[in-house]
Amino acid sequence: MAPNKPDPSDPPGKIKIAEALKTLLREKDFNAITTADISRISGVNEALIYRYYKDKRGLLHDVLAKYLEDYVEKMELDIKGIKGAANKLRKLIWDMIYLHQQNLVFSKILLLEVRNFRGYWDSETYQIVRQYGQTLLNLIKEGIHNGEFRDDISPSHIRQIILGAIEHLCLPAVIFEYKISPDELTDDICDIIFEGIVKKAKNNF
Amino acid sequence: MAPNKPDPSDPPGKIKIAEALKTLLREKDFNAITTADISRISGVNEALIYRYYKDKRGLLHDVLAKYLEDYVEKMELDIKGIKGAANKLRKLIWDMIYLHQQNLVFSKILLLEVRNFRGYWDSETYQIVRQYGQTLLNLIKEGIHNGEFRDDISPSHIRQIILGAIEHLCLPAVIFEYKISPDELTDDICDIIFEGIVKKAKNNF
DNA sequence: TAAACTATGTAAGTAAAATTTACATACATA
DNA sequence: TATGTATGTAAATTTTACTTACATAGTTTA
Repeated sequence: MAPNKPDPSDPPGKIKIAEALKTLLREKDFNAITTADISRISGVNEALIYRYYKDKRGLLHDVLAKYLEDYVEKMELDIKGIKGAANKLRKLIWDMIYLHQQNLVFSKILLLEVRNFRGYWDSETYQIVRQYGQTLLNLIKEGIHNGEFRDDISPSHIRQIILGAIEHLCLPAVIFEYKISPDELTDDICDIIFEGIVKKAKNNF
Repeated sequence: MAPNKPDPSDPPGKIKIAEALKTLLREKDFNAITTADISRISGVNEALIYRYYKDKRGLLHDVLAKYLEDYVEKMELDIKGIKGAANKLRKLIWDMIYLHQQNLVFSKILLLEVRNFRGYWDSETYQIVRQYGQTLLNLIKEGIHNGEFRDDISPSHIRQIILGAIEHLCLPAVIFEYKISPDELTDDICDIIFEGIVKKAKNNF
């Protein structure tokens, strides 16, 4: 999961550009990164960026999309064989925290760099995020229908609270550059959320 | 709380500039707003922005700071007379959601526009956010010490989860421009979080 | 009262950066 | 062989944040 391999069918220049942006994002804000920087680090001409990507933002969106595609493809399989909506949800929470922990650049782009741009919310990249959100939502609904979760709270609110919890626990780590423990954070989120969501019966996980 | 009055001791040009930015933020991303736009809407010369504010970002930070100062000043008083950490926490959650709901511009700046800029995290404006966070944290610790909340989850993780929940419930409303109900959202957050935090004993709020 | 200072404001310039245009080369294919 | 297409570059263009140098009115001070 970690290194986020480039697509080998892409032309070398295109790959070099995307890799250069990722390298630069480790040190700088997207806004502080110039196309000249990207050109310098990638070793290709500035104009090539615009041949392969719509613009600087389009490049950013494409880089994020690749991370997301890789994960969304994997997630369905990841919860196969796990019994119960709560246990599956826990696994997906762990997965996402792990993804943030392993890929600081992914984390920075998703949490800090795309949301301030209006076009993002109409982009294909955001559609992948929605697809991820939809899977979470279905899982929560499944848990409600089979009686694992209480049915008096809006499923989409539950989802938003879970997503917000994940992000706000990962955010300080991105900003202030310290390592987080996916195990520990998952436990804390699930302790809090589940004992609120899960019906009565103590200790069923 | 809603209209966020400008400081009358500020010179007229300074006020006009800040108000112009707020007006423009209702329609555009911060990055898409030019100093020429601000000059045109405010009716003052472009160079005046730089007399009163360090730069375009400094102006943004100042506008956010004013919203935050107003609220942080008010919050201590707001929970006076409320009994119990859980009830106080609920009030502060409601307050923040209400602030988001009443001030779309505040919401946009805090959730979307400042975090992508590294300097924000060293700014005085962020110090006000930290002060707010500290008050929440103290309240959670108070609840743990007096036995209202369980003591096996890190207080700062509890705080992050609450803050994340608030933000992720308000975020879609900011992006897709629909109204939220502070009452309803507060209920959902507290239902979930408290039944996880609060020790056993059903229905103590 | 005059001089000097300070706060408020403006017009015109500068420099950096994103994006475009026009051109070049290599390779595949008809 | 000729034509098109993928990959790449150098040099212009335009937008925009920010600076500099100047102007005026009011206030303090000598």
